[in-house]
Order: sequence, then C-alpha cells, then structure tokens
Amino acid sequence: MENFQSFLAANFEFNPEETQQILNCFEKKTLKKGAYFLTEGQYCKTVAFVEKGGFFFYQLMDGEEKVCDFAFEGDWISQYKSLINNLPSELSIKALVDSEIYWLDATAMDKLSDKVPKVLIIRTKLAEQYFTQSAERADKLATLKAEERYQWLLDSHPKIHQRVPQYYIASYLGIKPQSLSRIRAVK
Amino acid sequence: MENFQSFLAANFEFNPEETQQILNCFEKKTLKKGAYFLTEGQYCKTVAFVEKGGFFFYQLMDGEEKVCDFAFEGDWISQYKSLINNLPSELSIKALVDSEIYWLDATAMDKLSDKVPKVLIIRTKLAEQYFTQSAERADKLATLKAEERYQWLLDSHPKIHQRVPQYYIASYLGIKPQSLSRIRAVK
DNA sequence: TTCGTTTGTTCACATTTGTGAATGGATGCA
DNA sequence: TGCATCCATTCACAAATGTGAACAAACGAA
Repeated sequence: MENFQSFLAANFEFNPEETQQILNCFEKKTLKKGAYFLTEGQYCKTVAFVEKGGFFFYQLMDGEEKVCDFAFEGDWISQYKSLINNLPSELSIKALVDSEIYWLDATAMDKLSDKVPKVLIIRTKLAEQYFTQSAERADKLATLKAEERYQWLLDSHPKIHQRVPQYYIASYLGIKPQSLSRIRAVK
Repeated sequence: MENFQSFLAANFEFNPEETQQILNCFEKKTLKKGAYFLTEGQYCKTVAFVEKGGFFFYQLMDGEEKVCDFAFEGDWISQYKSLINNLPSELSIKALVDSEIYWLDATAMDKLSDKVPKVLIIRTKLAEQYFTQSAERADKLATLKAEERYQWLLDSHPKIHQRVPQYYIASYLGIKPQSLSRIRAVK
C-alpha cells in the first residue's frame, strides 16, 4: 500500500491518527485482468484508489467498446455521475491487467467524514481529476489531428503500449485501429 | 431575476428566509456584448448565474480563438480550475450578446455558507455541470463525424444560430468554418 | 447613407482518416 | 502439439475534412 500512503501524505495534511482511521475504512481488493470494477447499468457506490495495475472506462456502442478514459497507479476510479446522483452508470470500468485497489463505499465515506471531515477533499479531488481529464481530452480531440493526439498521449503516458491493447488506444484517440497503425508506421 | 429565483426553487429546498439571504449575497451585473467575465491569466474569484444572454469560453491558440464551451440562461459560469485551486485561468469567458448575471465572489460564498450551509451545493452543481458537459463533448468528438456533431448541437441548443457566430460553432465542433458551411449546404 | 470590416459561402485541390479485405504473428486452449 | 481466435499491419480505394482564394452578404461606424 505504499502508493496509497504516499498519496495521502503528499496531498493532504492528515496526522498519523487520522491516517490510520482513513486506512482502516478502506478495503484492499485485487481484480484479475478483465474483471469489472463497475458495469454499465449498475449503481456506483464506491470510490477506489489504484494501488497497482490499470483500468479503462468504456461504453458499448454498436457492438464496439468506445474507450473514454484510462486510470493507472495513483489515479482514482469511480463513476462520478452515478455516484453523486444515484443514477445507473453509463460506463463500465474494467481491469486492463491484474490490479490492486483500495476501495471505500459511499456509506463508509459518510461515516468516515463525520470523524475526519477533511476526507471530503477526496471527493473533490475525484471530481477535479475527472473534469480536468475530460476537458483536456475534448480540447485535444477538437484542436489536434490524430497523429498529434497520439504524440500527446505518448508524452503523458509513455508506458501506455505496455499496458493497453492498441485498439483501445485508437478508440480513446477517436480513430480506427488501422489509422493508428498507419500513424505509427510513418514515424 | 425570474430565472435565478426559479432555478433556486427548482433545484434546492431553501425556505423563504434562506432564499432571501442568498439573494442578498449575489450582485446583479450587466455585461455588454464582447465584454469579459474573465480573461486568460486572471485569477477567477467568482461564480455567476446567467440570468439573460450568453457567454462563450475560449483559449487563444496560434492567434485563433478555440471555443470550448457556451453558457446561456440557467447555466453557471466560472473557471472551476482557477477558482478551486487559486490558479491563473487558462480560458477567457466573454459575452456573446448583452447579458445579465448574478454573481457571488468566493469570500462572500464562504460567509454565506456559514449561514446557509446548503449553498455549498451550488459549487457542486457547478462542478457537475462542467464535468458532464466536457465529458459529453469529448465523447461526441471521438465517436461522431462532424455532421453528426453539428446535428447533436442543434438538438441540444436549437437557438444556437441566433446567438453564436458560425465560426465559433465550428470551433466548438472541432472543424473549420468552411467545413461547417459545407455541412449546412448539403442538408 | 457610404465605406470598410467582419462573417459566411463556394470552389478546386490537398491531406487526413475511414473501409473492407488479406496477411501474419501472437496467444491461449484442447 | 495443433488449431482457433485475437490483434496488428498493410494495401487500394472511398469519404471526410482542411486549405487558400475569391466573392458575397451582413454589419457597424462615421
């Protein structure tokens, strides 16, 4: 749990006692490659910190998995809209590789935040992470051509090819797998 | 202020006294067409409700105004990242037409939320609005072709052409003005 | 009003991306 | 081991979008 502890230490000023209370509320879970953290239609009731491994977020459209996000070590996973508004999720979240998370369900979070009000900042962090990421993706999709978007993704996630099948990368970039192959061949 | 009052009534359960306290903290402001609510580099310190008129959000890149969002009656305007993290804004927010807003600065919001804690939900609403919009725009940019994105925009904002110059619409859709003209000609 | 500026349209041609099919490698399972 | 499936690559051709230019229409300021 080194990643999770150092995340807490780096981002918040919790004292040792608070840190212990927080850690006690989270539960460790391992998910095999291909296992779901959440499936379309489910009500998302939890928030989780990715300790190890990776996940992708997708929606099934016309039989295709349209990828809209990835999350790796140090990221949070959850479906914000479903969690906050108590709605069925429009997305599925699936493990790309064998993964390890620390998760917290919504009622535990409510109890925890009575004891340690500062933990509400975790929810804020989550919202900010998602908002920032989706705004940036929209910006790149609107202003860059496919090759430049691919370069941007490589710059921000240099190891993406070791962890994500290429046709998921293409989907995230808004292009077809053949187009991504072509782009890679030219470089 | 009908829009603002009915927004409060429709979304929250404030009693008349709370409603009055809230209204007292907001200030009315009118902005002429072309006036800025916020400019790139400024620190955003306020949140505002659009009572009348409209705004667009853009970033200057290579001398071009890249439009990433619109806001009309009933929407909130603010630069979330700048407001929450106390950072200089990466975006400018400019009035498309003569507009009327009710605005609240961050310190007034802090005071107000001591008296009426429920107003914090306004900040949450703001985050949700932005997150939902940018996620949806990214999704459409990645999965639809330009003509379909244009149709989607028309469906969600039927009056957009009465209020927004066409080359801003093109920019928002991630295409060139000429391409939007072509798309419109075909239909 | 008149003139200059801004915005929208059209065109021909270039570039980018999609499409469907064929191929070969890798992977996993019987 | 052999076979089937999945994934990445390549190709030729089609479709979508960009580019630069010319022009027209709308708008605003004097």
